Amino acid sequence: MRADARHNRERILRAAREAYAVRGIDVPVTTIARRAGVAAATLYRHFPTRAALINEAFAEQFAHCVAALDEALADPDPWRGFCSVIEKVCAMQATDRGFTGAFLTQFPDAIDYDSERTRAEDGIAELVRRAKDTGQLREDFDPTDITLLLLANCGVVEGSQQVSPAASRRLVTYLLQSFRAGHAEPLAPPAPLELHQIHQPARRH
Amino acid sequence: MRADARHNRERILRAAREAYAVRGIDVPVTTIARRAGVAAATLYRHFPTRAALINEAFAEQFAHCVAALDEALADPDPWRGFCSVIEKVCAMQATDRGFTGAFLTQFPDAIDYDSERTRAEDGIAELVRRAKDTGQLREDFDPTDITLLLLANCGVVEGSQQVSPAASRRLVTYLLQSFRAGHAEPLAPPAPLELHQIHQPARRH
DNA sequence: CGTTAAACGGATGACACATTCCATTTACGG
DNA sequence: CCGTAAATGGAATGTGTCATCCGTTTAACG
Repeated sequence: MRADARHNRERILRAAREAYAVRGIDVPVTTIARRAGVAAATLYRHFPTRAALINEAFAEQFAHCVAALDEALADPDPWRGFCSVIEKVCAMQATDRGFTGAFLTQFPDAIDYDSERTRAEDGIAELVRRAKDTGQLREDFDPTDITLLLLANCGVVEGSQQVSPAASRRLVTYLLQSFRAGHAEPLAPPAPLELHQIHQPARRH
Repeated sequence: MRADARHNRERILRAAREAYAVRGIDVPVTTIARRAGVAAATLYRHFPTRAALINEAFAEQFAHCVAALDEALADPDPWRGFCSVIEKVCAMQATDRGFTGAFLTQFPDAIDYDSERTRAEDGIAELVRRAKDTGQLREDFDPTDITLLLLANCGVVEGSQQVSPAASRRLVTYLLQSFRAGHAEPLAPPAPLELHQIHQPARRH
């Protein structure tokens, strides 16, 4: 592979990550090409399709999420692990408008996402169980409340633009305090809110 | 005005409200016309522009919000008023995907929204102050946390589709429990999150 | 019944975007 | 240095979606 080609490939990926982070997943490929300082055709030489570009651009971040969960599971204090993974993932959402907010909702069928997802769901279920066992997480907490929180965070991130990180942190703090066991009337049973049924991009007509 | 014209006008408004409620503010006027059983041109005879239709369609709901706030202010128990107005508005968001989620964020300059908004903000500030005075609302609560909650609710509503109302209620319950005074470490000062700086529809290059 | 507002269906035109064609440039092995 | 294949850029191409309007037909109402 020629040196300039490899170089451009990197530039494109960097530009894509930046653009997606700031403006969300909807930025046109044309824009990304321009920001990368190359022509659209060049971008297409490296990534045959829009989706391919997106997949590559987010692969790294996705790995970070998985890692965060693994670390949480490795933490001897399940509550601390629980908080930490939530805080990390939400911070990622807040920092990168494209990630989760758009990726998980608009590309549920991208990549080999499915196998990763069930693994993630199992890990979360395990973490929740342990945190309840130590009495730190309220008994009426439901694993789908994580989805609830992610969606809520998503809304805050989309809406607050400039101050996303701070706003997101504040929301997460409020919610984690509410998740903490001990001080609150119990909740009604939750709505079934599975990750895979989130926001199928509104079908037209 | 001819009888059938008035009749169609009503049909159009009803169709618009339904469509916006279910699918959000983005439904094409063409679709609304079809659902109303009229041709697009007919719709344009009644509402000269897309925005005009939207304004009329949501006027009623907007009034409901204002009313909810007035009721809350009239309640002798400020905390109950506080909860009730939040619950009502969030339920409205959950029931009607178009309202707030799209209206407040995509049409910040529609109608005479500004005067209403400041009045609403003043009312909320007053309510918050009273609820703190009675010691029921935590001291480090900030009026902009209402915005935070609305955005969070917005995210949940957008994401959870079929089960929006239940999911929204659950989120609100969690957050209200967290807002309640007494049991939590204080929060860091909030990010400035004013209603009017929300989600200026992403400007295209 | 005639008049005329109202409604209809099918344009029209604008826009945004993914993707591709082909002439030109450029890296780099010899 | 030079030749060549790889890489690139600029301008198309094609598609889809919409808001909005035109000329004709329908039917309400006096």
